Amino acid sequence: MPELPEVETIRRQLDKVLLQKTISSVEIRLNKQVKGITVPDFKKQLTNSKIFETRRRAKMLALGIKKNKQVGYLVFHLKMTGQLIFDNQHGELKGGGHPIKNSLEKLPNKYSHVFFKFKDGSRLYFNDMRQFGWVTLIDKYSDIEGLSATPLGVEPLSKDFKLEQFIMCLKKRPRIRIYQALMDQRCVVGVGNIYANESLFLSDIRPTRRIKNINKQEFTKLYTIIKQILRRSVSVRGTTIGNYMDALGDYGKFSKQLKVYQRDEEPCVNKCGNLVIRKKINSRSTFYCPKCQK
DNA sequence: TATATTGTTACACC
DNA sequence: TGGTGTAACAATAT
Repeated sequence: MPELPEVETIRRQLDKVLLQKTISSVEIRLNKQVKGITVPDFKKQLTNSKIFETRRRAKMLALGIKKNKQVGYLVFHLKMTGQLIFDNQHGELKGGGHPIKNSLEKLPNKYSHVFFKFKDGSRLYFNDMRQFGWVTLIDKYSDIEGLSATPLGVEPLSKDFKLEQFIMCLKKRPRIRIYQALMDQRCVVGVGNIYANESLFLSDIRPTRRIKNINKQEFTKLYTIIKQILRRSVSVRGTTIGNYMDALGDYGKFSKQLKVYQRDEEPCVNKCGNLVIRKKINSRSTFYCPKCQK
C-alpha cells in the first residue's frame, strides 16, 4: 500500500527518467480509472504534451505537463494496489508500487489499465490490480487539494509541519482515537496503516487512546517519531509488503524495520514478554504491544 | 469461501 | 445539530 515514503520513492525514480519526455499517445483499457474528465478529452490534452516536473502531495503523485505553453498536471492516486512503472523498452524498469506476482514479466499485462507512450518509444504503465486507484488531469497545481474529500493537512517532511500546530489540530477532535487521527489526513498527510502503527509503537502510545487523554510530552514524541520514521523509510525506498519482487532492487527495504505492523501473535520486539495484539479500529487493523504501549 | 485492503459515503446514535 | 462510530462499497488475489 503506497503511503508517503512509497509514493515519494516512485516520484524520485520517475523524476530521473520522465523529464522532457513527450507523450505521443495514451492507451486506456479501463475507462473508469480516469476520473473527472472524459476519456477523449484526457487523451486529446495529453497527446503531444511534454513532462516538465514531478510532484507529490500527500499520497498523490503529479506529473507537470506542458503543451504550447499550456500547463496541466496529470495526477495519480495508487490507493491500495496501484503501480507506476516506467519501461524504457530496453529491459530497464523503474517506479513501482504494490507488488503483484509476475506483473513485470510482461507489459502491458492484465492490470495495465492506463498507459502512456512517449516519442522515444519508452512507456509509463499505470497498473492496478484492485482498480481502486485513479488518474486525472487538472489545469493548475493548486487544484490537487480538491481531489481529496477531506481537507488535506500538512506535509510531515516540510518546514510547515510544526509541533504546536499539530497538537492544536489533533485537539479539535478530542474524543477520537489517535490512530484514526493519524490515518485521516487532516492534521498530517501521508501516514497510512503501516506508519500509523509503527509510529505509535515507537511513541509507546496505544492506537486506541483518545486524543483528550494524551499529554504534551506524548504528542511531542509522536511528532518527532513521525518525521523520523518517514524520513528513514524514504531513505530506504519505502516498505514492500507481500511478495518481494525485485525487478531492479526497486522495492522497499523498510519492511525489515517494521516492529509491530503485521506482527500479531509475535513477541514484542522490546522483549517485554508480551505478544503483539491485532485489533480493528474503524474496520482497519491496528497492531500494538499491550504492555509497552500505554 | 471468507478475508483483506483504502478512501469515501451513508446512516445510526447520542 | 454535530461529533462520532459502524458498515458498505469499489475489485480480486490468496
